Formats: sequence, C-alpha cells, structure tokens
Amino acid sequence: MIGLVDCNSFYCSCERVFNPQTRGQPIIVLSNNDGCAIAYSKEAKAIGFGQMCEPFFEVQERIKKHNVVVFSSNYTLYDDMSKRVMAILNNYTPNLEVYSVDEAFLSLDGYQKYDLLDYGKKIRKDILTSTGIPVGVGIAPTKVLAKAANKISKKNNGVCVLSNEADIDAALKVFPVKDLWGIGSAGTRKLNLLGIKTAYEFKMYKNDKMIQKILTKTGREIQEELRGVSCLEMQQVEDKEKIANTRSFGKDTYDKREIREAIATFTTKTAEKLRYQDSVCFGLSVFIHTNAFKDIEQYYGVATHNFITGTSDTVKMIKAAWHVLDKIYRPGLGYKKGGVILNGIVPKNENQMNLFSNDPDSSDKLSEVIDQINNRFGPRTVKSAACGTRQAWKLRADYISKRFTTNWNELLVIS
DNA sequence: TCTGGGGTCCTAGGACCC
DNA sequence: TCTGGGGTCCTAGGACCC
Repeated sequence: MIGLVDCNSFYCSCERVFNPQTRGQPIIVLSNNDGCAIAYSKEAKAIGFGQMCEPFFEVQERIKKHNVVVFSSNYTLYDDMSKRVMAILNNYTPNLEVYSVDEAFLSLDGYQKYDLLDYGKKIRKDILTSTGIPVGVGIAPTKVLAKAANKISKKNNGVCVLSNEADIDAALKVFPVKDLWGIGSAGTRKLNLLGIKTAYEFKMYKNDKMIQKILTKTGREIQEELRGVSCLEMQQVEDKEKIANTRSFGKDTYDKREIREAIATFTTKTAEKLRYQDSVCFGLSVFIHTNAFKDIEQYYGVATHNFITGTSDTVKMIKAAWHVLDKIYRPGLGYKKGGVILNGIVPKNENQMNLFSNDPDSSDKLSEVIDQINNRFGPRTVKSAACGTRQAWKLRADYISKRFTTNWNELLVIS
C-alpha cells in the first residue's frame, strides 16, 4: 500500500501558523512580484477564489469586499515548514518520497496488519500538533489511487483508505477523470471524446492501444494504476537534470546594465544550487523576453553556451552568461523577463576533463568558501560585484511576512 | 499601473552514421 | 523515369505537475 500526505493550502497554512488571528478568515498568497494569486485558504475558496494564477490587480476589488488577508510569497518560510513536516513523516515509513514542497508518498508495504485508517489519523494529528499544518491522508494500492484517495480525504475528515476492489470502484465511479493525477485539460478533452467521464470508465476502457496513442505511455500507466497494477515506483531523491532561475522584472527594463546585473544574479543562484547537489553543468542558456501582455512587437532571445569541461564556478558562469546575453540582446526594447537555465548536468566526480584544456576551475576553493560564508551569515553576504548593488530590476513583495523560523531577527514576538 | 516559477517525462523528427 | 535502409542520438515542443 502507498500513502500520500498532502498539506492543505500549504502556503496559506504556513502563514496562518504565525498569524493565528487569521483563523477563519480567507487568505491568499501571491506569486513572485505580487503578480498573481497562487494559493487560497479554504475560506477564500468558499467565496469563489481558486483559479490558479489569477492576476492580482483583477481580484483587488473582491479582496477588499471580502476582507481577504493577502501575503506575498515567502519561500524561505515555506521551505523550512516543509522540512519540518517531512521530518515527521519520516517516522511513519521506512521509505518516504518527498514529491513536492507540500506532499510526500509513504511506502506502507507490510503495514496491512495495522488499521490503516487509524494510522492515517495518527499521522494527521501528529503533524497538526507538531507544526500547525493541517494535512490530508490518502492510502491505496498504487500512487494514482493514493492521489485520488487523498483528494477524497479532503471532504472526508482528512483520511481516506481505499483498500479493496469494491471500495475502489465505488470511489472511482464518482471521481471525474479530469481530477486524476496526470490527466490535464488536453487529456480530459481527448478522453471525453471517447465518452469517458469518470475514473471508473477510464479504468474499464478496453482499447489500450487507443489510450497509448492519444495519451502516450503516461496515460497507459495511469490506467494500469487505476486497475491496481503499480507502474509508478517510489523514487529516490535524485539530482536535478535542469536547474533554472528566471524572474519577471519589477518593471519593463531598457537599461542593459540592469539586465546584466539580473542575469549575473540568476547565474549566481543556479551555480549555488548546482554546487549544493555536487554537480557541474556543460550548458548554460540565457533568455530575455519583452512584455508578453503588452500589445507591442515581441522579442524572445535565447542562446546557449557550452562549456568544454563541466563547471560550477560562479565567476566562469557569469562570464559565459554575459557573453550569451551580448549575442541575444537587442537594444531599444523594454525587457520584462529573463532567466538562466543550466543543462547537461552531471555529478562532479563524473566530470569529463579535457585533455587539452588549460582552463581548470581555478576558483573551486573560492566558491566553496563563499558558500560557507553565505550559509553562516545569510544568503548573498558575499557575491560577485557583477550582480550589482541597486538591483533596480527587483521584484515587488509588498505583503511579505517574516522569516519566522530561519532568522533570529524575525522571530515571532508575543506581547 | 499591475499578468509566477521550477521541474519531469514522452515523442516526433532531424542529423548523422554505416 | 528511376534516387536504400536501418540504426542511434539529440533536441524542441507538448503535456503535465505543484
């Protein structure tokens, strides 16, 4: 059996832990740059919010009208709360797969001898009392079914166990196919054309070749999982194959120097993430983008630099990124978005050395020391001057909460 | 005025090789 | 007039997830 534990309205719940006066009030959390609403508490959903990434300025009126509490996103806080939740879950299974910041799969093989409903309730209570975060627990024979059980649990006291065929079929008969994990809008449209509306109809649909054709291997696996055949194994934490840092700028930016600073900053962050997983990269792509929401001529510039040997050296990577930027930059345009994406990522100890290269990462030690300082004294205590000091391109965060759990200066004060 | 960010997997089709 | 066949590797783009 597999369990899926998922935090309810995770970002909102994190904010609420440190702002208990918001209990019972609708909360929304905004995306980077305060651009869109991306998370809603259940009270906010109840009064009609819930559309993913609805532009903030379009919902302003309704926010005022309903007295909705608004927060900018505070990823430092959410990441730390996530770690706390996962640490607790680790006590309940020998094999935990952290699937995202707010959910995890638990292998429960051999746990059939326990009352799984009780087990789910216990997990739920433990996390709530230890962290203040409410969660839903779904338990079933496969990942896809556990996901479905989890969704059902939210209307069902927070725990749902689907263990035998009859219970599973009864649940699937009233489960819309569009709510299945892995079936998005395109897949839903195609399945509807075949007359498939519920998860049960999908499970029973006999023409496997047709499913393979319209939904590829992914869709076939979902179908098998509905039938109780496990196709999606528990995964180990693996190194990332791509590392990105991309941002919308606070305003349209015409100044190339500002864009150079932004690109240097993005590169610095990707390099840090790269070193954190002990890897090097062979490719570094840079893109810049005009404002897609404006009725102006659009330009999307993108190009890649390939390194001869893998690197994770910030200085070398910024040089490369700037070189790419020079190639794609077109003067006279207002840029709204930019980013850096690393690819060709391999573990550092598998790095191919080039026989003729006379260009070792001289600053391996340097990067290491910078990482140590920044770990100890806070992010970007030391950084390359290329990142600039003014950072005029920076994004907005007008409603940011404090980093209650990770910064001594921002602890919650109770008076 | 204001419109997110970071990932994964799969497939088709091009480039290349013999 | 007629213009191989089969294989691998790589990448762009679509779909999906949170």
